[in-house]
Amino acid sequence: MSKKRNTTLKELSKELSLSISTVSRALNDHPDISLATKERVKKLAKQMNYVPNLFARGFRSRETHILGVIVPNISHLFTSTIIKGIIEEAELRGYRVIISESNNDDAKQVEMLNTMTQFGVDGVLMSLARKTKDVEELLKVLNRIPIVLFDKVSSKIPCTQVVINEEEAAFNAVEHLIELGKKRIAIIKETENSYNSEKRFAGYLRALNQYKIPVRDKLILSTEDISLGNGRRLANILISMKKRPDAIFAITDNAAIGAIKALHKFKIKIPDEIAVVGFSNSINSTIISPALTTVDQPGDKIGRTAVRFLIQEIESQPNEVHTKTVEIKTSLIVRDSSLKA
Amino acid sequence: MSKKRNTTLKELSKELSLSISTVSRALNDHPDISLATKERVKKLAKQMNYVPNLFARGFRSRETHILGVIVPNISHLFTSTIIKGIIEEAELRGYRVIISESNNDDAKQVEMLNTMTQFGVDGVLMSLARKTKDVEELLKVLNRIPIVLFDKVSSKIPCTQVVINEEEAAFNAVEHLIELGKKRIAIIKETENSYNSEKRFAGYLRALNQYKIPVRDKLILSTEDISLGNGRRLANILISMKKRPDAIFAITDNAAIGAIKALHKFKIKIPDEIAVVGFSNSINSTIISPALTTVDQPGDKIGRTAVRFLIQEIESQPNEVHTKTVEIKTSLIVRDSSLKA
DNA sequence: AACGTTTGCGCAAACGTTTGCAATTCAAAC
DNA sequence: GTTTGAATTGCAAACGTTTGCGCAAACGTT
Repeated sequence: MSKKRNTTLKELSKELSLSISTVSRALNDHPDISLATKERVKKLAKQMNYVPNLFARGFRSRETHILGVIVPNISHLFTSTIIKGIIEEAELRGYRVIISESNNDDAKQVEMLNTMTQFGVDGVLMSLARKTKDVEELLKVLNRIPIVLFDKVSSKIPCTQVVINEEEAAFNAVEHLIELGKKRIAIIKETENSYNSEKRFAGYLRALNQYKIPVRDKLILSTEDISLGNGRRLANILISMKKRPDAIFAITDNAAIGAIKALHKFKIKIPDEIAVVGFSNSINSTIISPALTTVDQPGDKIGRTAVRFLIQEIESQPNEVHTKTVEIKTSLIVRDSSLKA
Repeated sequence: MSKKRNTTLKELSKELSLSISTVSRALNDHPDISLATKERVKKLAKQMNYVPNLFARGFRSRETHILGVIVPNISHLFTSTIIKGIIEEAELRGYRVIISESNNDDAKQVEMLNTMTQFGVDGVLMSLARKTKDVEELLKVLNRIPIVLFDKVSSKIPCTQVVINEEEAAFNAVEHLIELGKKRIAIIKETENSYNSEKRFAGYLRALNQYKIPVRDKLILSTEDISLGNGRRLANILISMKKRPDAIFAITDNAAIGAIKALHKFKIKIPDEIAVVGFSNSINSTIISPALTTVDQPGDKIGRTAVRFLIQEIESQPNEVHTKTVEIKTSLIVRDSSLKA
């Protein structure tokens, strides 16, 4: 099925007995063109259903008005919420969005980035693959087009980064548990020193320190893959201790839900015996019972903010360097899993 | 930040003392070019990091190798899973994907479609907005570029459609309830005569008829927006009946979960007093307790299949008409919400 | 009346690629 | 020695748009 050709400037110009350039300028509201001509041109353009060939335009001006997005996995609610924000904000500003997945694969991530630049995107929004070691390659691309990182970021990459206030959010979550009277607060985090996990762990430590609660190594559990299954597994370890914790702060809703499932199995009362707090405010957190206390991350806002900064860079002067880190505020949603009866 | 220019054919040709056309043909493995030249060219191309300017190419050949995707809402798990499949299959075949959301807005949907064609996409994959009345406009576009519908489709639009075997899936779900010994099976469906809802309702009716179970109007409940909240609301109505149903088939996991929450509140035993079956196999269905019996829709496969058909149309002869409807098989996942103790 | 200025428009080049056709070379065939 | 034909390669046009520059006419100023 071949595409029908669209009306072109040439056809319009022939019809109007004007030059192509005049028609082009008329449509672009160039000051050199008289009002009368502009109106004549625009009228016919509408009538003949003229639409500029964006390829020809982008080809010439070297601007595609396309943004590239690379995420580890699009089908995580948080990710797709961010993407929703990205798409909306981009369209609002006249940009389209091309999306790719890295599947947490370092090599693929670089490949995507390359084909995107080859494709001519004006800029790239990216959430890094879990273990991104090959920063070298990323830096190469960075010299060619603007990049903004969001969510999964890295301090090794000098560019604008949009994140949530991970540390503070974690601090607030743990503080909330402390205010509940909990003293033995366990944490379930990631083994990998991912940006997010590190920050949240730092928040956990700061809260304990600030409230003079001893940090117990036994209560600090890590897992490679912070999933529901592993949350359950680690919770089982906690449950089997001679002296159980009285609260669990899981770095992820899924892990928290896994923990709740484990606690259920042992008929441990939530939150009286052990309170649970997660992180993300995924839909699941309201499905599980008891409903999970968690940190709400405004994905939509993250996406929109990232787009705004990216476009700003795209439209700014050539060799400016942008390395701002923007923190989006989160809020703690308190639900039954940490509510005094 | 301006983009650095890429190496062009001209530069290569100058370096090699060859003509641009020879270089172009050498890179494209044209039979006219000698092996020796090809190798020389390719070597330098790699060395100089040459990448073809896709815009110039697309501009000339009128092929962009971009597919457009329009969905009502990207941040539904089922949708993002389909999109995951779409992206993967498309990339496998050398296409990129541009995504837009219609937000279930009829007008916006048409607008998106138009800007996408204006943009020069080679084809469009689309899941229709909830109430798509303005079929006229869609048909216009249909004449210009290939479109494949998926998930939310409409028989009024003559094009290839990829759907799940809605009717059969619903039949199987209800049959399963019947085999469990249930006789008074309620259904929670959509008011809107959406394609999906209608088909599932048809499956429900066929199952009852086939097993000679009377269809009771009172047990057929509809809602405009098939959400968790409305599932709960309608379940409350069912619960308040003098003669309660002994099973609920909700057309959506969310509604089913709402129903389960309602049943919980009244301490009704699931599945002994009332069994519940949903539709989608969303993550939530394993989070809720009891775990929800539901229909698994292979989103990934739907996406991949849709892409395959679309590309086939794109690459086929101009005026062929494609109106095939492809059904993707689903499977019933039986969990505790309909399991005999 | 002569000159500068503004207004409105057209010419033509440029962006990087592909491709039909012409041109060249060279060897084999006559 | 000329012709033929295959094998390589180059020329140039085309795709649709934007834009610097030039040009003519109209206008305003001395």
